[in-house]
This record gives sequence, structure tokens and C-alpha cells, in this order.
Amino acid sequence: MARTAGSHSETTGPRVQEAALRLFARQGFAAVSMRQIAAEVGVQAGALYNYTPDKQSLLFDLMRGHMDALLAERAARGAGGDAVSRLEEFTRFHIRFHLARPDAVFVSYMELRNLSPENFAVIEGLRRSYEDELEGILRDGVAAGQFDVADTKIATLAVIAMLTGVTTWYREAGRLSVTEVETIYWDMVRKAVAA
Amino acid sequence: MARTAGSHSETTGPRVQEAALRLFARQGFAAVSMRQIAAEVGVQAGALYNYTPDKQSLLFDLMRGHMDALLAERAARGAGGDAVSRLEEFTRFHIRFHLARPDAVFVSYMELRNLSPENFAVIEGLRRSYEDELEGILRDGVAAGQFDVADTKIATLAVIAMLTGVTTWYREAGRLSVTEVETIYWDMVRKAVAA
DNA sequence: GTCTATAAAATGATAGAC
DNA sequence: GTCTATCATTTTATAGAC
Repeated sequence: MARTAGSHSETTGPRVQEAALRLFARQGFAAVSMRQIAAEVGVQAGALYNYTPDKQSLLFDLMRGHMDALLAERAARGAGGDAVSRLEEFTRFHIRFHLARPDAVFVSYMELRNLSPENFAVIEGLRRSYEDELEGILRDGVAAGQFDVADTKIATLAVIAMLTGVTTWYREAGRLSVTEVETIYWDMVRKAVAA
Repeated sequence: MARTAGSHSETTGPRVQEAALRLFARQGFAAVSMRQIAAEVGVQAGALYNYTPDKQSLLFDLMRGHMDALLAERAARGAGGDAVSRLEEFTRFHIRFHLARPDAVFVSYMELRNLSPENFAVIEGLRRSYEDELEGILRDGVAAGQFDVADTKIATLAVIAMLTGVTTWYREAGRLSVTEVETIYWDMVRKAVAA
């Protein structure tokens, strides 16, 4: 299929997103210029506006894409089993998912304040619904006498903070595999909420 | 003591730091302009350069001040007692200290990548020495058979991530006092590392 | 779809008057 | 110590040629 010279819409769009994600993660949204993103992609700055109406939308689309992927993967998993096994599955999933996309995690946690108020509300809602799943597991476990936590909401946030923290130190070239890291954190989570 | 009209060096300096801290915490270092800081203080932009050689130094001084205060408070406390009581004291201290200065915590954790390489190395060193105290407590507890963790370094980072996460949700007007929050988190930390 | 060129505004930092 | 004025860049975003 012949194509007009200089036309690369099928590849440039994703490349803009990838370049923006990588640069936002390393330098922060506000510190990255559209020219810098364009240079990374290999086009001129003006060409970026074929793929995003503005810089804010670029950030929002990255964050929404990340949250959508997170929730889609959760929805694809059965919620069967007792609270303990569901908590283990959630813990291992959270670590595996987050370690697989460190740039998206970094941007999603650090750039919330650079979202417009409307965009912030959307991302905040998605984040909340992810937390709600974990809180549901903890609540069920407390009701079943398997867990003992003073406050399920605080325990939810404490567990997520602990698990997400893994992204600040884990390196692929390090001494531990992802599965080993999952096991170490699951051991701490299990004990922290145990009855 | 008479003073030249327009001279306020005794009050302006601290006010520049306070304004910069507040604005950096809310909008991020890169998104805040020197003019914005000046407006918050009530002076013109040029006057800021009587108090800082440049914007980078303003950020570094805020972060170093925060880390120095953190380490100074730790040094002022005795390290006596067994590992369990030392861990409880560390946990309660960490929460209390961090909840008392949310802006400085936010800036210190979010703006590391906006530090020059030399400045980053300094802050990183200070942060490391804070973590080392916690790791020492965990190691002592493991040696005494009071704690059981698979990896003291990972447990250190996991505990700190969990505790620091409190700053993302705690509000002074909320239903829990700082002491109640300390107790809830101490309960989770204690169990997470228990033998 | 990409380019060049440019508009319009904002930025960090400095000079010199007071 | 603060002001006004300004420099030299850089910024986001758009217009129009190809």
C-alpha cells in the first residue's frame, strides 16, 4: 500500500506517547518542553499537535491509560476464594503490575497536581475504585475473623503505600526476581493485617 | 534602632523560604516562577536574589533544612531499650515529624529529580543515614529473635514507605488525632516484622 | 502529516538607581 | 534591601506551504 511521503500516523502517535511518558517520568511534566518530546520522537514541535490538542491532554491521556490498564487487569481476574488468598493475589498483582511499568507509575503518582481540576477528578475516581477493591478484601477478612485491622480504610492506604514503594528501589539487574520480591512483601502484608 | 526604609532583611529571608516551600509543594518546583514567589512575599522578583543565588539553591536549602531537622531530632533521642521499643519510638516519631510539616515532606520526596547532581548526592546521603537507623533497629531485633523479616533492607524501605504514606491522606480536621494514627500504624508495623 | 516560521507570553537572572 | 527596567532565552501553540 503506497503512502504519502512524510506520513507516519500509524507509528508516530504511539511514539509521541512513549517519548512523553519517558521524559515526564525522568524530568517531571513541567520541566519537559514540547520541543524536547518532538526531538525524542524525531519530528518538529508543531507536528506533535497532530496527536494531542495540548500538553495537558498528553499528560492526562497517559495517566488515564495507565489507570484503565490497571482496572482492566483487575476486572479480568476472578474474585474467588477467601480473603487471605484474594489478598495474596492482590498483593502479588500490584507488585508485578507496577514493576512492569515504572515510568507510568512514577508519572501517575507524581504529576497529579499538574492535572487540570476536571482531569484530576477523573484520575482520582479511577484510583479510588482500585483502592476500594483492596478495602473490600480487608473488610471481608475482618468479618470472617481472618484479619484484624483497626481501620480498613487506613490499612488499605498503608498497604498500597508499602507495595507501591517497591518501585523506588527495585532494579531489574538487582539480586531479586519479581517473584521473590512479591513473596517478601506478601509476607509482610499477611502478617500486618493478620488476626 | 533606626533602619533604612525598605530594608527588611530580618524578616524577608524566612518569608522567601516559606513562600517557596508552600508553592513548590502545591505546584512543583518547575511549575513555580521566581515572580510567583516574589508576589507571595510581597516584593519584586529581583529582590529575591538578595536571599538566594538562584532557584536551584532555594530548592536545595529547603530540602537540606528538612533533612537536617529530621536527623537532628533523631540524634537528640536516646537509642536505649530493646528493638521492639526502639521500633515503636521510631514509628511514632516518623509519623509525628512528617505530619507536622507536610509541605517539606512533599517537596523532599517529589523534587529529588530537580536537584543538580551534586545537590542530589548530598540529600541522598542524608536520607540514607536516616534509613540506616531503622535498618539497625530491625537487624538488632532479628538478632535477638524478636523480629522475623526476610531482608532487613527491604523491610526498612517498606516500613518507611508505609509510614510516609500517611501524609497523603491525613488531614488535621479529620476524625483521628496524630496519636491515634501513630497507634494504628505502630500496630501494623509491629505485626509486619514480628517473629 | 510534517515542515518552517512566527506570534505572544513567560522565564531566570542581572544592572543600576534610590 | 528593594525597585524598575531589561536582556537573552524559552515556552506553548498556531498558520500556512508542501
